Amino acid sequence: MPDHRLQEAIDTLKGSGVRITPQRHAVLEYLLNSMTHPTADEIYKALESKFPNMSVATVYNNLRVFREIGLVRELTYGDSSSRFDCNTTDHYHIICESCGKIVDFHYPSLNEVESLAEQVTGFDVSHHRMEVYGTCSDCQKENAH
Amino acid sequence: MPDHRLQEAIDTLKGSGVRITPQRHAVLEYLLNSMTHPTADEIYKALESKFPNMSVATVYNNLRVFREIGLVRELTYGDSSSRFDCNTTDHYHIICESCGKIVDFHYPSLNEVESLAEQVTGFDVSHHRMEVYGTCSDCQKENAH
DNA sequence: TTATTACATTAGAATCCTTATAAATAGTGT
DNA sequence: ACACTATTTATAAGGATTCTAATGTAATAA
Repeated sequence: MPDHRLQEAIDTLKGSGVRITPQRHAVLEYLLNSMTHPTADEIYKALESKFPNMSVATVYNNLRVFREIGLVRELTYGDSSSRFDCNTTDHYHIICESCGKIVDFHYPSLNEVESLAEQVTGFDVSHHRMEVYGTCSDCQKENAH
Repeated sequence: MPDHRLQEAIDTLKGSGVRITPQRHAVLEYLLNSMTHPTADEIYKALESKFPNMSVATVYNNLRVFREIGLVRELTYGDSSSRFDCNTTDHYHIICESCGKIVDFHYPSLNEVESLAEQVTGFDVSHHRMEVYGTCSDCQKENAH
């Protein structure tokens, strides 16, 4: 569906001297089409049928390349494995403590916080991170039983 | 120093039917006194001299108990291991991307964000988390060379 | 006190996620 | 098509955390 996003991403990669291999293309395409925030292993399993010989290291390698170029963000939540998000527009996440679901939500970026932190601490601020935790409506219903 | 906090925590544990063993007491005390946000391994190493036979599993077990009771919060930053924080006072963290230093800073709690997220997503919000990342003044000087 | 029970600790193995290695493979620009 | 070099692959290695089974210890009841 977002063919233009895929093409843009490929152009960005090429512009940085990154080769477009079939595996790389597939990982990128999967990430762009997925609304969830998949783990490396989920991506690996999803592409297993298409690339039976692909190594899990390839998935990690490509995710690292995408992250370094700025195409994806790596999210480290409480659970064991990292999740990858290719939605680079400014948004935050709310995470269900019961089922682990991650939902996007938008909020004006907290620039004030960054500038205040900079003044108070003397840091040179690069970015910030914020998440909200709670129980999603599905799990609220579950728990009601 | 915060003997009352330690005593309160112990009372909370006892109230939940958790036994106070020497190792458990030591882990709890260390966490309450530490201004940094130690990893399990840091706690393990810090208590090594006092408890030469303590297993690293004991540290993990106790941290899990404390977390389940709500005495500490587990924080996962980008790096490999979790950090543990006695989540009592409201404050945020700013983290140096160069040396890993974690500095506290205060900011009015982002209640608006929580309530907006609640409305938009239908979650029942329990808490949020925010950190600012950047380069501390020491590392800025280093880099200037 | 003694026996019983349930909870804790220990040491080490096991597991999971991620990265490193080295050889083979395959894009890309010319 | 060639040469150059990035990439993939399979596997090993690494680190963090959890599991297991045996042992130890605190609380409780008889």
